[in-house]
Amino acid sequence: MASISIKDIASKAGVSTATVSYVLNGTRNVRPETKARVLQAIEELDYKPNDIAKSLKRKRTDTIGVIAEDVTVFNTPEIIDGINDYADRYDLHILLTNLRLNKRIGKDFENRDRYQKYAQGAVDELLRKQVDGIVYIGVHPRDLTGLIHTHGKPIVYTYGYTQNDVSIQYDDEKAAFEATSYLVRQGHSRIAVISGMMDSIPSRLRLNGFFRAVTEFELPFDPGWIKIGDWETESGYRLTQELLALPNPPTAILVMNDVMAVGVMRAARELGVPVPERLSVIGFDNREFSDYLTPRLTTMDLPLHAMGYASMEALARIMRGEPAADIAMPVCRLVERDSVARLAMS
Amino acid sequence: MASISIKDIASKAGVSTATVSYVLNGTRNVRPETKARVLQAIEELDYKPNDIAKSLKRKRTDTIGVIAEDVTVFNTPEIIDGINDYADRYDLHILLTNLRLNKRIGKDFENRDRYQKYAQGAVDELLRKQVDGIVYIGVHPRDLTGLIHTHGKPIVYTYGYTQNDVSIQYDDEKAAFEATSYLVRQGHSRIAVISGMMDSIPSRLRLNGFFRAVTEFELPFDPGWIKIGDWETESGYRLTQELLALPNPPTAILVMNDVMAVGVMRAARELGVPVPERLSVIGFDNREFSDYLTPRLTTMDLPLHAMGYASMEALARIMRGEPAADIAMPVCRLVERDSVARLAMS
DNA sequence: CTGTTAGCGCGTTCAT
DNA sequence: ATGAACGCGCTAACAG
Repeated sequence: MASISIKDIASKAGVSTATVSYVLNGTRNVRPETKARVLQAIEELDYKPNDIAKSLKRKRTDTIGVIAEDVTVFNTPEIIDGINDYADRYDLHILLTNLRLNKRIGKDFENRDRYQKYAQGAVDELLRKQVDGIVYIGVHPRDLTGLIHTHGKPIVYTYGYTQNDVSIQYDDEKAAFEATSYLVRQGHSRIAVISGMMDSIPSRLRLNGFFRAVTEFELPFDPGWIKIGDWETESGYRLTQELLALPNPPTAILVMNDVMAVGVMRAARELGVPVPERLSVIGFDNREFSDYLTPRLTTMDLPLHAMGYASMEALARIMRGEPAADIAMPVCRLVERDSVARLAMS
Repeated sequence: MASISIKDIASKAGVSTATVSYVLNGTRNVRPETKARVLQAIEELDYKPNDIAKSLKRKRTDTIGVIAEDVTVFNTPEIIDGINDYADRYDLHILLTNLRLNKRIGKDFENRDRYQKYAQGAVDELLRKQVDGIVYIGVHPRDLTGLIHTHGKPIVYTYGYTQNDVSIQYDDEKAAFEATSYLVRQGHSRIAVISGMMDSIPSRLRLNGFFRAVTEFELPFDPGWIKIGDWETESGYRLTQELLALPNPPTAILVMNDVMAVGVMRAARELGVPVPERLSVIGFDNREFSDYLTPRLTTMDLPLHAMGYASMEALARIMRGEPAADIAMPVCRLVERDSVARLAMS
């Protein structure tokens, strides 16, 4: 079944293919009555335009290649959703590549070569498909500089940092500052931190935000209140035991992800320290499960949707040759639930 | 910058474009030394083939359109991952459309017209992009028959049911049967059910599986042990209160999703009924949070990855003109954790 | 068997 | 409003 083309429409309507094209795209004026004839022919033959042919000539596909390091990691779907939100508004399409990094290389991100070939291969395929631009979504924030070559095609990275290309991240420093400020407003001053690993950029930025709050609010500070975790539940559990064994234990812990916060709450429960009455806990990420914990976890929500959207905005600007550096950095938002107690100011 | 084409390669290598094409695709024999010249020219000019032009001629894009009703719903990323897994193996690409139904229409699935236009619009766009086939991923299992017209393009639905098209679902009946069998093996006989809403196909199938187990294992049966929930936590909470107030309360509850199981465990805790010692709970879905509950929830894992993969397999068969009906139905798998107690057989 | 010529796929767009 | 070239690669037909 040869599908009907613009030619069929042209002959049926008794006009040239050029005219049909003009009607289709509104590229030029067409006398109303011929236009009507064309429209009717399109209707009767149930004509469906072929975007492939169009793209070939226009040298534009209106398609953005999205490379996700792993769609099954919690941050990715919401970022994709933000990308789609933008794409819908501007009639763009998404060619999705899923690197499946978690399944292929696990957590072995030390070895960059190990996944660089996947990333570069994905880019090459997208380039062959003539995407107009590329968005790269990492699985955890790290330096992605020079990971891939796009041969001049615009690219924006998100959930990762870069030196020379545009990358969209949320404001880690501010988030930690605000989380700490919130604890202060609730009357806390002996505030501990369980951070992620120190080779992580977010860990360092958040620590900066925390220290800025310590300074600004003139909080007491004890180096023993800063603990370095590894993002996993077990480390939250162990470090909380250490913190609660201190002669002068904190009344609140700022935990740099919700997964470790689970360990914090488990340790507190086992030690008979009620949360939030004697220990307040504030997490990071607003993972789905944080709402199902007991007590429900207060945590910083990541602006994932906004990051996806902003990535597309940045990409669009780059494609238009405009600067993209001034796009506002998405900010985190505190989700107040039940794991932080208001302390009587004494 | 005019990108280099097959012509540039041809002239640089001193051959015709046909020869270059033959080298590129291995479509015909080329003398090794000319082949080498071509390859070298490709290398030197850093030539990147244009798949758009290729697709136009071949009338094949090696691209599958995937329509997700909502990528932020828990089932979707894993299904997409399964689709990608298949696509990687067979050099297919994925054009993703995200209907964003949750954000656009909430839970208003009664009103089919409300979202049908989004679905149909997505299909039309994909068709214009000349995808070779379509996979449609629902957000909850319901009858999707006739939702969209694909004008003869192959389509497979998953996470939903259809009458005339191929759809891939997991085996709900079997899953419920096995969950119940597991409880029986652990020594339970007074088993209650908190189902989802009764207009839901999975609810009915699972109830069938449960009843088959009741019959097969000759379990005592009390109609008061069958409760109809609405998939939300609150209903699990309320119905568990009812169940535990019964003169002859169950020792175990089969709950048709993990979200309601949270309510079950909450009610039990408040009533001072320890889980699993006095009440065993088994959930459905293996949501991420189920592993963070206290106690960790035993639940049925959904074969989402396998469903995505099977959808692509089915699609490939249809595209080859083969029957796809005999593709094995993916099965659920019990994730044994800590919410079910082994009862002493008495 | 190896290589070339030329038309084609389906719309777009410029010159007429 | 139209004819025809064009985008880029594929492939049938043909030649050596």
